[in-house]
Amino acid sequence: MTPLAISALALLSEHPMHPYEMYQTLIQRHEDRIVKVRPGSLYHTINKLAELGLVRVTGTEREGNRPERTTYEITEKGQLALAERIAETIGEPVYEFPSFPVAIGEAHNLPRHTVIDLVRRRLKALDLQRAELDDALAELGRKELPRRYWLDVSYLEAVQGAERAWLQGLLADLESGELDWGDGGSDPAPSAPTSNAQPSRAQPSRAQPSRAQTSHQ
Amino acid sequence: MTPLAISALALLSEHPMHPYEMYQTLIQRHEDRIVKVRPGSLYHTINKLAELGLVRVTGTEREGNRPERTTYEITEKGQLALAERIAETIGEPVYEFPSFPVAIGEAHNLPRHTVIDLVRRRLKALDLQRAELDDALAELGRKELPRRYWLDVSYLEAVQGAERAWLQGLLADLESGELDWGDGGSDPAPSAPTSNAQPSRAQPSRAQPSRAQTSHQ
DNA sequence: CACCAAATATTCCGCCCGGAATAATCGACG
DNA sequence: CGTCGATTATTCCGGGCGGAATATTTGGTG
Repeated sequence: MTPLAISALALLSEHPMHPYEMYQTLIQRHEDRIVKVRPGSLYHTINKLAELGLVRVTGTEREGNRPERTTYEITEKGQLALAERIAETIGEPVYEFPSFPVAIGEAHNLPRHTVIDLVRRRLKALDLQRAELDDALAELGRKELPRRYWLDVSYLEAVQGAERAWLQGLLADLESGELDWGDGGSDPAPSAPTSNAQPSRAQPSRAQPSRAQTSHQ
Repeated sequence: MTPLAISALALLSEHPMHPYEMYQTLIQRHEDRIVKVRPGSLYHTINKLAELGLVRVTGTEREGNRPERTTYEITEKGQLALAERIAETIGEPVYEFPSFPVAIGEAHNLPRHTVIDLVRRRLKALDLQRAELDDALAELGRKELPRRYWLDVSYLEAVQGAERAWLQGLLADLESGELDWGDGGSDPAPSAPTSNAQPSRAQPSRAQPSRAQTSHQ
């Protein structure tokens, strides 16, 4: 059950709708910033939910000569599945393999000055995004929409802030030469300065995962 | 070009290999924590890279009567594409629609006590993950592997830390009643206490995305 | 009032990815 | 020295998702 399925179920949990209305609603509420929503995928998703018995057709009407709209409603089973899926997604973290960590893990293939430039670019873009998030939050605050409805935005802002901070640290270390880059930047430069060979990663050897709870900021 | 394609190219940039050796190498280096790597996808990826002319077959040998191994090497074009793709991924942030924000955005569909429980669960799991990350970092430090080779782990730890902090804040506000949940928890409870209807999200109205750079911690 | 762009509402095709199947060989153990 | 399970190495098939196509209607503009 994909994120889009969750959103769709949640919408039907408000009141019965036809797929296109879901689409419009999601766009108009700017939920497309949180869930990836394509018309095609939406119809597929609804179909699958219907097969699973989580939603059911409540009628098909035709207005004028437009393509006929099929309206759906959520079922008992659907309500349960929705709650279940939300709970699962919150309760057990699942790593979803974003691509930035991969790229940053391979950044050593690029020369230092390039990476400095790229990190600067990313920071600039993130600053823009933050401005948009802030605007959204300000607007939400002005509407006095209760906070429980914009937890997602708040979360994104927090995580994004951490990324910016980390990038700033990286940038500083790259510029100061504090961070050894295998060039003549600083420190004991190894024998082969611009080698491509990557040493094999260490194996954490299944060590005891014990001291949780030690807050380190 | 997917993250796996980046990793594959990066491996071939070390030396020519057959797909299965890439697979082994990735596993043994624990890169499967950063990139999603399935045997099937790997072969598909290599094939596509070959079609694109980013890698080329360097030979096929057969040892004993095993299925014959096809060895690949990276091409000139491949080297360029690799650098280009890494740069792109670092330089321009792309939102990849993780599912947790969706779920947290729909958490208001669950009763407060359930959400409290779920957030506690997630925190516990994240603490375990942090322990593993710390172990990995400790091991890497012991091996004296230069920091530029584990930037990815460092990044993950930073972002994960922010998530934990945010969750702790949320948990506190849920427990204290500080956060209005539409139940009788606190504050001016609206007319329909356990309504399902979600108010439409505010529209940031394309506001001027201007003041970047205003550091607010 | 003619016409073109945008909105309405949905279907369809093709690619991509993951899980499972295949198939041979090596090592270990009795 | 037979055989069972793990390792080696790859292929294949099916489902899901995204982009584009389709077909009609509304609204705005000269």
